[in-house]
Amino acid sequence: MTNVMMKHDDLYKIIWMSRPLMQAAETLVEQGLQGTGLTVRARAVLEILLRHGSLSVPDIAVHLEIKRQYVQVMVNETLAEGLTRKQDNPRHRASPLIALTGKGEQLIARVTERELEIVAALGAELNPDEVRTTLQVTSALLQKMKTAVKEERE
Amino acid sequence: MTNVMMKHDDLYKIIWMSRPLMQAAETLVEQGLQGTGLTVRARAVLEILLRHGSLSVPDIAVHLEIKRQYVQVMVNETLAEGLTRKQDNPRHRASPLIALTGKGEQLIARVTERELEIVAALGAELNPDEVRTTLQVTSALLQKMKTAVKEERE
DNA sequence: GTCAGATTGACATGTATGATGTCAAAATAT
DNA sequence: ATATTTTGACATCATACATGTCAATCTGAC
Repeated sequence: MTNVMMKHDDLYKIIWMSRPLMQAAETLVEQGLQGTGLTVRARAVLEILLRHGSLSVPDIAVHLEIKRQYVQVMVNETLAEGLTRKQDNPRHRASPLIALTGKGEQLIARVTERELEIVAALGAELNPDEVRTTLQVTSALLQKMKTAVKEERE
Repeated sequence: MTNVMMKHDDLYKIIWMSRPLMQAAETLVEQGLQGTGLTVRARAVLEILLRHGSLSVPDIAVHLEIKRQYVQVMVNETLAEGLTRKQDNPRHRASPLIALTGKGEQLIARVTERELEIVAALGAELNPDEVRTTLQVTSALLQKMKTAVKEERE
């Protein structure tokens, strides 16, 4: 078998591994959320706000790549629990910025810290250079797949 | 920043990339299925049968890691369309083996061949050694995550 | 400034992919 | 032989979104 054929086979396996990988990851996240009262979707909102600062609902939807209508539901949950609050939006008076409250910020900071610890444990035996290579390859692959999807749609 | 911290950060990114990766992959698969009349779930059943030969419904469920009740629905679809047929199961008379028909085998062979072509195009610029490394790292990561999930449950 | 078109929150409804529960028939284990 | 398990079949539920619509508000071109 040629090297090139093996590469395609490897790529095929990598692609089909993305689903079990994601499922395992999300199950781990769920377990990490036990006791925090957070849902996975609330966690997603808080993390975006932690990383990017205050954003409007449509902005969050762009980051999460899901529809604003669904983000609205998620955000309303976090507002109800006092994890976020509305701020005036200078760019659009009817669309407030959603900001983390102190409570929300502490919570999401604790959660992501804990997740990083778990990741550290998972990666204990992995070679840093190989991990770096993996990140580069999967990033490139994702880019190419997104482009391919767009092209087919035209 | 130390090498080790960078590794954890890379790993974290890889893990969170699994969802967009999977979504892009599944969108591509859907596009490849256009015109075949196949649904994504019917395709999954046919592919398992192509790779592992005739299997009972519960066997397929083990491979797909979903509940047998749902697999039953998927299999019934493929039976109705003449893509699979029931065979006597020597190990369990009430649970027939599901086998590909000629029609089903041709169809799934064509579909997977086409998918491999798309993968080949995607991977054109990727280094085979790096792809190999990526497969090894993601496989190891998946293993570790599954183990971690099990351990937390105990 | 005004008016057409876009953006937004809110709400209702639809859909895909499963999980879960239950039952009766059949098979298997003891 | 009988207790236990497996299986197909069917019904119900849950989650994670997408889609459609409306009224309010905003923006941009004139």
